[in-house]
Amino acid sequence: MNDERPAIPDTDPLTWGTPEGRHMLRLLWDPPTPAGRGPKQKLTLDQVIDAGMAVAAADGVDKLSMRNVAAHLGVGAMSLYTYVPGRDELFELMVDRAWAGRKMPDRSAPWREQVEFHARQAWAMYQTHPWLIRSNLWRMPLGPHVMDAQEDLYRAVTLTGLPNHEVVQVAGLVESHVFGVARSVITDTSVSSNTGITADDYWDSRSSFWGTYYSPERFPTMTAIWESGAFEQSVGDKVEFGLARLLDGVELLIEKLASS
Amino acid sequence: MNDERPAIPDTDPLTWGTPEGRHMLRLLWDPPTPAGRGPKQKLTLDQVIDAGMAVAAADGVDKLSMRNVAAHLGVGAMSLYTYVPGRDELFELMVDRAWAGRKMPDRSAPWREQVEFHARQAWAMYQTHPWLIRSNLWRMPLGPHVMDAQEDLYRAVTLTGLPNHEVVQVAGLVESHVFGVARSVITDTSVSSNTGITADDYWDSRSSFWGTYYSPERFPTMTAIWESGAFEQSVGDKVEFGLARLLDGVELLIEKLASS
DNA sequence: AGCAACTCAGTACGACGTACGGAAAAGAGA
DNA sequence: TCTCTTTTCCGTACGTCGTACTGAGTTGCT
Repeated sequence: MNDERPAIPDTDPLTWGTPEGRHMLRLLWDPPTPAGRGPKQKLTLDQVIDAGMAVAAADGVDKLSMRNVAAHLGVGAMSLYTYVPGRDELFELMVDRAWAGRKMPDRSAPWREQVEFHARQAWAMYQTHPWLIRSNLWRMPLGPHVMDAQEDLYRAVTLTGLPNHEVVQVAGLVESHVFGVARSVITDTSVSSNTGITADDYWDSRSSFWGTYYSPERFPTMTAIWESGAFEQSVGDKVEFGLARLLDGVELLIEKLASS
Repeated sequence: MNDERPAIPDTDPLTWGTPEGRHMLRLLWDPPTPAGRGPKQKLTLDQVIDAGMAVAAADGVDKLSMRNVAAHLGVGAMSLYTYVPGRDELFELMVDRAWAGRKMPDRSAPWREQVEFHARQAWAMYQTHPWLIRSNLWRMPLGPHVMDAQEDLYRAVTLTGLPNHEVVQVAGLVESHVFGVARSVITDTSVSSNTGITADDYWDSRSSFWGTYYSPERFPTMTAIWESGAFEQSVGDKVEFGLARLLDGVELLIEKLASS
């Protein structure tokens, strides 16, 4: 519990093992251990992470630069490096922090309700932190909050009685579905892209597209769907529909398993 | 058919309407129209796109810079801007080109086979061009090949007889599922991240994680799954399993619709 | 008091996208 | 053929980025 900080066995303290490795894990799992010898820190790790999330929320993830975060905190850019090994690592910490907001389902509920609860929590998370959809592209951080949520999702899916390898599949399917919907929704509505293309510009290009290049003969199905208005639907529906189809399929699998 | 090129009605030729708009659409949908008045071009648009794909394939999408692509072609960096409005636009052209490789299913097959065919084509596409998983983050280009594939997928799903808005959902579900699997697989296996972190380094950090921070008491389900070896499974299985569950759910929906 | 450890931050380097402008090449009209 | 206009190619340069290096100042331990 009260272990001394400086001792990292068998690693050169200069390079801290692989900085992306042990150092990062310590930041994710250990308390930040406020200070050792030198002057008091002006900030805390949490403040840095908060500032990063604030910048990402306000100006978009493309503006998440060390200089911007530092300016938001009123410190020099290089000072951040005493809290965080680098930009990517700061982002990983932000991701784990975002996952911290996910609530866990009631364990006494049937498995399907629990899994649906997880899916809706994931959906809420992507809505609260849209910059997250840029994250899973990089690797998933091995942070405690990410793993807690994942563990509980696996636990819920295990209630189905399916064999382990199918539990993994189903859990991945659920997360992936929510992520997919979030991705399509957010890239449609938000400004999109790092160049300053406003949503208006994008719509202009779309409309000139319909008049100039789109031909109903080439795209008959899309045309029919468009004219029926079926392309516009609430995003909540998108999540729920896919989830329902998916879990229907899982239930079918359970039945098949039970009757064999 | 043989319209003259220079006339872009009611737009200032200096800004070309919104360059991200009309100009981009022309590049995607029109032949590049080799030349007008000045000196012959050293390259073709196709060569530029090919070079971009070569760089992305060889060094990863993070190394896809104008300077790198230009160097790969033996020209100056700024020369590329006579072929392509900018980096993001080059990327969009690359995306549409990747979609061009997708084959269409046999229209006489049952709907489920046709949809499965589309899913497997998408999967093959992500394997051939792993840099694509970085793309859908930005917006989906309104390119002809993207739209052809999408149109045909919609057509196939329409064969289910489901109402239009559910056709849209199902099609999105299929694409999103394949993308999700591709994302998780590729970020696991490939080098990941723009900093030069090798897969070895990543594994080092993982192994030091298991020893230091992971506790089986906190993550009992994951531990059980891990020990059963169920975390390792072929990626092909991942695609097929989710697809089967998903389409089972869709079939159930069709039956419900038919019996009402 | 002296030393060692640590924080903060200025400067600088190499990469990036791309605006600008100039030199050279090619067709069009005289 | 001589010009004029258009277009290509590309060197230079600006602003941004991540971050290595360095050093000055601050704190606690001995």
